[in-house]
Amino acid sequence: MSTTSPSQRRYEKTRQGILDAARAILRESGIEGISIRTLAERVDYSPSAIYKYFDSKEAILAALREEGWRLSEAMSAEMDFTGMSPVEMILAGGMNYMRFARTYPEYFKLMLSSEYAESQTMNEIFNNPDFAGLTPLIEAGIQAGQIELPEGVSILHARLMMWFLVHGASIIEISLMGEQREEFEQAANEVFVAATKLMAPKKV
Amino acid sequence: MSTTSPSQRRYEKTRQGILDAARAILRESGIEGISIRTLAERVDYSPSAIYKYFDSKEAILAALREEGWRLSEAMSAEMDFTGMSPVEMILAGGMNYMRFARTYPEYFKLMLSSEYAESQTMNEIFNNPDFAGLTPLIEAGIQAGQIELPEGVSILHARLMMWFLVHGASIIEISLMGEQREEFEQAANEVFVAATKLMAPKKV
DNA sequence: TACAATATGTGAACACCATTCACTTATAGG
DNA sequence: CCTATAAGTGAATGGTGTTCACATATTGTA
Repeated sequence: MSTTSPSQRRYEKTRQGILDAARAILRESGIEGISIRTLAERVDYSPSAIYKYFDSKEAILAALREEGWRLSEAMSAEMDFTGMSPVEMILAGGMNYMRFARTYPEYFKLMLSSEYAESQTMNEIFNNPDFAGLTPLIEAGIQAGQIELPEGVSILHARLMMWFLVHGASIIEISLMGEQREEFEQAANEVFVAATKLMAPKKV
Repeated sequence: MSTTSPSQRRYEKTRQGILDAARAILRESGIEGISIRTLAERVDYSPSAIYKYFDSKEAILAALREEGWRLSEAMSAEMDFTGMSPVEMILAGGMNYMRFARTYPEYFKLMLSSEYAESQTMNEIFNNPDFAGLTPLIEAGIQAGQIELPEGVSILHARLMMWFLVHGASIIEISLMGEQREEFEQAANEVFVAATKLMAPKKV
């Protein structure tokens, strides 16, 4: 027997229905396409009914944002690191970040673009699973002799550098028009590889 | 004797007045704060009168965007490169980019953020004097023995890397809350320095 | 089973937004 | 002076998020 009443389940179901519609609009017409009225029309409710399920439009966007984070985590979890060296893992992680951005650009904007994302704190960024996981990887890379950081360059610096690189590349790629995207995608990947090459110790 | 009639000069004056008001609102309340109504109220006109001077709100934003580009060019022109080595010049240029973003965050968003900028902008940046100027600087750095790019890393890669770095850092910085900004600013600068250090040849 | 309480849903309204258009008033040139 | 054009306006259109009084449906309980 379930601990929830039928009415509770119905409530949850329509709530999810609204979220489903919002997600569909997000995919079809982007963030700007989501309006309480279009949303209501889609789920056959009146606009005011939406407010029985969500406090505000922002609450709906927040739910989608959460979904986006879960989606990105799922994409990270899907990665198979077996047999990879630390540097290869770093590369795969960065590529994955950029891949998420180009696969779900609207989610990416919602989560991280300055207009739609909530103002993030430094801590949230630092504790981001993707990003925090870089530290042990860099350390392992140094241990394995794959990475050698010059004097004055800390692991934190290297970590931030990766973050800036993939984030900058992703943001730029998203705001590019279709034709140049593929070209750019290729270049962005190469640049990230180049960054790890720069961190490799020189064979003398 | 001027080639413009008094009425033309009046017209231009009120047009500039509208632009002045828009700029003031941009500074005070950001892009979202600019509405035809608030703008009209500020210049003591009716909202419909604005349309005698600008075709649309987008036209006003476009004018501000142009202003932003001129502003950034002016900031670049102010830089004094005398006595600097190629790498120092690259550093100064990158710092300047980030400095513009944090000095005029609203202009920066208007010019480069995916929601407000035209999607064509990124191409223009690529050909932008600031950014295109990186190529000869990197070449000079290599010539001077300050820069050594690993095999498979082209000058274009290095150039893109710089761009991604400063752009990513800037975007992240302007979406951060006030308190942590200074911390972040410091770190962002250090990361950019670190990037150039990675490009330096190892002294064996 | 009947009734009161609550959950669910709606229409109309408010206060915004960009934009258009018929209209008046002021200005300029012939 | 008189007409054509420029300058400016009020009202309206269709959009936005949100609120609120109201109606209806569904509960839990006496």
